[in-house]
Amino acid sequence: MNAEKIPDIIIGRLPVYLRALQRMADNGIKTTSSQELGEHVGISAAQIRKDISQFGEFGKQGTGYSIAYLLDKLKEILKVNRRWEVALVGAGDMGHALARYQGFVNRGFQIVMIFDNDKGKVGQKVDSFTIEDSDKLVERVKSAGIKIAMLTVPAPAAQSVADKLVQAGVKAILNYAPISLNVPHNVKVQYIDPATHLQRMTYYL
Amino acid sequence: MNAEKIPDIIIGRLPVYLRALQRMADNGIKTTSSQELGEHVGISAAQIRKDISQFGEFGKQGTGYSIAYLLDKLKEILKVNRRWEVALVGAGDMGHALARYQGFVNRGFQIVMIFDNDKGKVGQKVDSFTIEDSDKLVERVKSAGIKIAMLTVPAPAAQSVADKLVQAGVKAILNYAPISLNVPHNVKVQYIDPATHLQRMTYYL
DNA sequence: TAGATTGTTAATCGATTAACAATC
DNA sequence: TAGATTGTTAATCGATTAACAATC
Repeated sequence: MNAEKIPDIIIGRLPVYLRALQRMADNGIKTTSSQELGEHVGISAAQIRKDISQFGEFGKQGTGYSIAYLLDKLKEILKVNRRWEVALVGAGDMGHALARYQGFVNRGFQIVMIFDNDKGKVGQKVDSFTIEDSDKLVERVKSAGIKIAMLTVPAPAAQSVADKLVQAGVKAILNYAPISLNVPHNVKVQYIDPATHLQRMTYYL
Repeated sequence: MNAEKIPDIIIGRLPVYLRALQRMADNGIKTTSSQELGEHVGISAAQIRKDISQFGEFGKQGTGYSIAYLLDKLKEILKVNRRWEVALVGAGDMGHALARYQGFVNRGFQIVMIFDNDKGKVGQKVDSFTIEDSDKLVERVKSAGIKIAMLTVPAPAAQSVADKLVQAGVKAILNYAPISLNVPHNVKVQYIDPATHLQRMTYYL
């Protein structure tokens, strides 16, 4: 592993490589090349080689990359060769959909708590989870040592919930609320806002 | 409007500006500066001025930007000063959540059709929509002239649905399936994969 | 061995920032 | 007028691509 700082734009591509490689592995493929992987994910072979080589020499001249080995290495680099516990805040439609989503567990994540500030929802079940009161969020998240949260509350509530998550020690927030969050710079935020994503494409129509 | 090609990375920031400006407008604010807007969205003032100036001179020295005017211009540039009809494919949990999502209409989008390939779901209602058979997708989407689709089917089905959407004339796909899609280069794809977004942050934990 | 493909260097290309004249 | 802030230029910084020696 290289000690120099890796650009965030490279880190952002690794999960895409990981996903494609996992798919190949599931299909029984053992080996791939930067060329082939590049065609799958729409990125140049040169860039893929350059990205991967930031972290070590994982390939072999002439034959390419062992998929199983590269998967292991990428999971290790991204720290997803373990199970991260995740708190979900906001038990609306989107929160319910995420709580039931089957795709997290084999990619390194598990939702373990769900919060909502609606007293009418508190105590209700979502799958196997009981919705907890947002008033308990800081205490519960902090004592469980949870570092990752998903935010599916309405926009007007998002900043104050984010503040509580930060206070509870959360360092990574996946934000579904359509608003830019203000957090300390040692806390990462990723934004998922379908309307924003759509608006990014209409320009070209 | 400038005739030169605008970099996609700039286009990608415009919806973020738009969202922040709309929020300011909703709060009754009339005017802002590149400095202030930058603090809201976490982007430097210089970059915001440069981005906006690609499309015209929308500000005033000394006073900044009229929010209402800049909103109008950004909506016009992004072509969201109208209502785009959207087809949704995949009536699972995520599809249901999107079908009920209130945030599309005032940002330029309206879901008008929902498809699923499960004959058991076809004919059922989601809100005011009746789920239609995926077999009818190409015909229905094409004849309605729909250019935008959201994809919430399982990963193994995503590529073949994308192919049908392309065949039906769709030019923009918001893909929730955790897989890279292969489409002609005149078709845009945006990816929303929560696990990928989370994995992009765990590196820093 | 011959063919294929990596890892890396240097060149190119593109994006961001700093600075400031113009001007409201 | 004095202060503030734009739009734009030039400088800097960073990312991507092309090319190829090394080597499996």
